[in-house]
This record gives sequence, structure tokens and C-alpha cells, in this order.
Amino acid sequence: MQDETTPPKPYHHGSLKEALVAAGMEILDARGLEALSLRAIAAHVGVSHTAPKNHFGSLKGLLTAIAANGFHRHRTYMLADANSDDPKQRQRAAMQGYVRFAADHPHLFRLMFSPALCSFDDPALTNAARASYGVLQDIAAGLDWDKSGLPDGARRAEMMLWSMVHGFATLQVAGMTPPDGAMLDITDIMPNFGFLAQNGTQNPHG
Amino acid sequence: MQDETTPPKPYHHGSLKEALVAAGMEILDARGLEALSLRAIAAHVGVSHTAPKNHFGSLKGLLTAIAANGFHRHRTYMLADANSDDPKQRQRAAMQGYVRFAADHPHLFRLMFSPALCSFDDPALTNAARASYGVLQDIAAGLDWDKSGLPDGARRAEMMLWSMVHGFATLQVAGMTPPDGAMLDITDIMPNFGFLAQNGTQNPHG
DNA sequence: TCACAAATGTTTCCAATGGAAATATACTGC
DNA sequence: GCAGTATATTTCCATTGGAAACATTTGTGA
Repeated sequence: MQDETTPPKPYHHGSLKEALVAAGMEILDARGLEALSLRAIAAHVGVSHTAPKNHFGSLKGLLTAIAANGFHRHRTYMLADANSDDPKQRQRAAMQGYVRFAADHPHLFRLMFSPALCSFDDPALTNAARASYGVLQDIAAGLDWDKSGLPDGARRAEMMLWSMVHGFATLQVAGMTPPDGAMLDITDIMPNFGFLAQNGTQNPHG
Repeated sequence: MQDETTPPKPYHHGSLKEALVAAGMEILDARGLEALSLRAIAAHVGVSHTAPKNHFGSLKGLLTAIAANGFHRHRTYMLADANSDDPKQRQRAAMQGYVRFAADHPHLFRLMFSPALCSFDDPALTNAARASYGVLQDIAAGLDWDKSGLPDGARRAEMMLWSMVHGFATLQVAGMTPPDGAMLDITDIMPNFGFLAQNGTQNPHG
């Protein structure tokens, strides 16, 4: 009963690993994190729900690979305007990229910061996450917000910057905006640290 | 076969609604958000897994009630030192309370900010969340960080404060601390806004 | 007091999920 | 060619949330 002109579906997929990650991304963006089941991903590729086990061990392993891929994209978003001449512009772009990524891929963003879903013991994931964090580190290094005299200024600067932008993105993804709810830009809530200050069109007083 | 001295378990619980919420809290703190199933909560109280439906409609309804209760506790944490004479001390205490709540009840904290798990259409939840947010609003109102000249300064001050403290708490709950990982205090990463500056023992340079 | 409705719980059943185990098929090195 | 490994399927199972039918208690109005 097999049509001879169309070759039968091969038993082996050939690049199932990559296909599963790609399928997961599509499901995430199209139907959300709650729809991202092992069976749904497998069905999207056209394999049985136990096939992924050979490549990822378990659902958590697959989600971990998806999250790692997400961190690569995340970093790309932050480096969007990395070639700009103006360092302030680069800094602004990185912050906005962090938030824009979360807005464009809210479910992927949630997955990436859910240790219950993906394993941060996996080197591929931790390396990707660290690379993404590195962009923030570079920015924080150029920051002179700290007049306290406390030690560990660099680490505290990073944590301040990360907390602010991550909190902003997280709350936005969760749909939690202040009561009256108009959309804000991350650069509009940043204090003036001697960076992000001369905000061109938006801040004529800089 | 029923022992006549011990009355048989009554068919009706009497205060199942409250008991289920309390059971959920205990499971959250003891076994985590992933263990918080409808059946687990019901079993903890000693009723069938369909009994909660009469009071909460569905699992999501029950989780919503638990989250609402969580926001009340959250607010209590933030108001821990609300009677202090020093306004700076009150502000510090509120920030630290926000973070301390997340550290003490990480799974409850995650639940409270998971719109996929609990319904923010429920007035009980939104009211509790708003009350908690009100504490932050009061603090932000006393903040003079904004020299930008942009409009909506109050709302942006709130969002800045909320983003920073929520991001810090969220990252901490997710186990994401900067690479070298020593624990920081939220007040040690806050910029000097003319508040939180004179940090007594920790900041002799204030 | 009694009939009857409403509220509260239970039992039973069902579909969906992730995973384990056994099996089938294809590739690879010798 | 042929054994051994890698890849994928089929089958089975425990767990989960929910729907439906039924049981028990409580409340209400004549």
C-alpha cells in the first residue's frame, strides 16, 4: 500500500536532537509553557513520545537543551546594538534587549529561569547562561553608582543591574504592571548613574 | 467495629476551606511547589480529592486562595518594623522583609507570582496583592531618585523599586546568584537615593 | 414535624502525562 | 558479512485533575 513515488518515512530521523529543540521553541511561542509536554514535542516532530529519551534522558533534559538555546538568543538580543559608537547607547540597547527578549518569548524566558524545569547542573546550560550574564557584567563594570564605600563594589553593581532588569522583565512577563498599567521602558525607570542619563529624545534634561 | 468512646469521623469537615489552605501552606514549605497536587492537599486533610471542588471549583481556585493568603503574610513581613521612629529604618525593613519572605517561603513566593497557577481575576487575590504593593508605593513616594524630568515620576519610582527588590528576591529563590556566589543584602545593592544611604553599621561612609 | 432543596463529600470513571521495559530497525566498525 | 551500538517503537504503568453519579448532612418553609 506504500506509494512507490514517495519514499517511506525513514525509521531514523537523522537530526532528531535539533528537531526536538526547534519543535519545543515553536510550541513555546505558539502555545505556551503549559503546553510544552514531552508528548506534544515528540508529536510535533512526528516521533513517539519515548524517542527523546535516547538524546536527552528525560523531559527535563530536553527542556534544559531548549533553555540553553534560549540563553544564546537572549545574549543575541542584548548585543543587538553592540557595534554602536556611543557606549551609553550600547548600554541602553543591552538593557532593552533583555526586556525585549522576555516580551518576545515570555514562555521561553520563564523556562530559562525555572530550576524546577531545567537542570542547571548541565554545563551546556550554565555556560550559555554565564555568557549571557557576561554582557551584564561588562555593563556593570562601567558603572559608578556606588558611593557607599562598601567592599565588593563590582559584584554588587552587577547584582543591582541584574536585579533591576530581571525584576522588570519578570513582572512584565507575569502581567504585573503597576495599577494604572501604562507601559514603561526599562531605561525610564533606571536611576541616573552617570550612565543611561543622556537619553536623547526621551531625556532633554540629561 | 467502631470504638464507641471515639466518635466516628463526621461526614462533614466543618471548616474544610480553611483546612485546605493551611494544608497547602504546609505542603509548600515542607515539600515544595511541585508536590502541591490536588490529591496531596486533600489527603493531607483527610478528604477525597474531589472534595475541594465544592469550595474552590478547581485546583487553580485553591491555589489562588493559598496565594492570596501568601500576600497577606508577605505584607506582614514588609511591615515588620513599621513602627520604627526612623523612616529610613522602616524603608530598609520593608525591602528586607520582601526578600526575607521569599527566602523563608520560596515555593509560596513562586506560586504568588505565577499567573499560570493562580487566577488574578479573583478579587480576593488581587486585593491582597494590591495591599502588599501598597507598602512599596508608600516607600516609593518618599523617594527622590528622579532627576530626569520625565513625567509620571511617582509611577516610575514605584516600578523601579519593585523591579529591583522583586528581581533580587526572584533570582535568589531561583538559586541564581552571581558566579562567586556570596550572599548579599538587598540594601547593599540599592543605589543611594537619599534614602537607604546612612546604613548604620554597614555603611560608615554615609 | 416533615418534606424537600441545598450544601458538602465520596466513589467511580476517564483522558493526559512521563517514564520503564521489551522489542524492532538502522547504522558502524571490523 | 556480522556483531555491537545507536535510534525508535510499542506496550504497560502510576500519577494527576476533572466529570458524573451517588451518599450524607444541614437548612428551610409549610
